[in-house]
Amino acid sequence: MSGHKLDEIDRKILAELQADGRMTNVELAKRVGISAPPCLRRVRTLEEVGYITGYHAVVNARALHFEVQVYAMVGLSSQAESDLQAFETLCLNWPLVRECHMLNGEVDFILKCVAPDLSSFQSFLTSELLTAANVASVKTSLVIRGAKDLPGVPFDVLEKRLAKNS
Amino acid sequence: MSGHKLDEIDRKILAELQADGRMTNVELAKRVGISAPPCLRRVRTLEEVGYITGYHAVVNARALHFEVQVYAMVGLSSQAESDLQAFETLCLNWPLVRECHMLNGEVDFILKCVAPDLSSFQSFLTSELLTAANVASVKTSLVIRGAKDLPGVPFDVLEKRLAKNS
DNA sequence: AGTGAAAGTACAGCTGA
DNA sequence: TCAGCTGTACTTTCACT
Repeated sequence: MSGHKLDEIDRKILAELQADGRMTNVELAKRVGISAPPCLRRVRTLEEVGYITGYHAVVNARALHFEVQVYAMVGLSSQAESDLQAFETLCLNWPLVRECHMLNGEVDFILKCVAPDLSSFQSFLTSELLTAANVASVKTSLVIRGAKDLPGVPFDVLEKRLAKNS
Repeated sequence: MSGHKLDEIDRKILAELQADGRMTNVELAKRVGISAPPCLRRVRTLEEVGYITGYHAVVNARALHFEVQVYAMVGLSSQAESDLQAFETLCLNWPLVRECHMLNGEVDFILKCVAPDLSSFQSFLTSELLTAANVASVKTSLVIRGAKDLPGVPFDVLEKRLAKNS
């Protein structure tokens, strides 16, 4: 993957599939300006080499009665590597935790959680997260509303940078 | 959408497409145990009615030289609704800001940002975010590493709840 | 079930080191 | 000349009625 160089068409493919991951290959080929077979080969290569790591439908959490989204800031007692990994493993096994990122600064981890309602989140918080080994502090913030939620990277920024450096 | 009831097959479809959004319709139909034509009708309906709001390829940000991920906690001076909306509009126009959620508690917004490197994030921070109208405080945390990053909702939790309530 | 379109394959031609 | 990519032609599979 490190040895693989992207050209402008590859970047267009990535941008298009990031915007619409279920686009047909012929539509994609038309948009990026090549014919379908080479376009499909490029997509396969981008997948194999790791530029594309998956495709997901975005499902409406509210409609499925997951009404609550919470960010949890977690501080640990020990920041030894083995203890960090132990906490990450816990997170992987908690289905309500959708994202877990290790941070610098005062807080060690930020978790993005979903739950059907406040009470089921509270029971997760008190009986799972707060009682987990090595957890020193948890600060939670409810999401009131979402204003923006885009996946991945801004390709317009990428293209501008490439234009400058050429 | 409120009037639409999901059955078990619909939920399976959502779970499968959340896991692999580029699956062909025949593969999807096989997995959920029905034939292809009704499966496709169900998918179209789920899209139209708003259970599925989009499909995205997951692109590898690191490989595209977006090396830096940052969470920014933003406090505003005024929480009047018009001022909240003004800030949300700003966020929509900042390409480096990928997510913007309004929170309860001491902090007003959490932003998830990406950038090619630390210096370009710093220049965004100092010349855009910190100087924006109504912004009172910004606390940033660099993502050291990601441990978990799943989209959407945990369907196993959903199914367990439905089993209980029946 | 059946039609029309898309995915995927094989092969030959073009282009640049 | 050779590697790599492209497009045309063709078969198989899928989408859609």
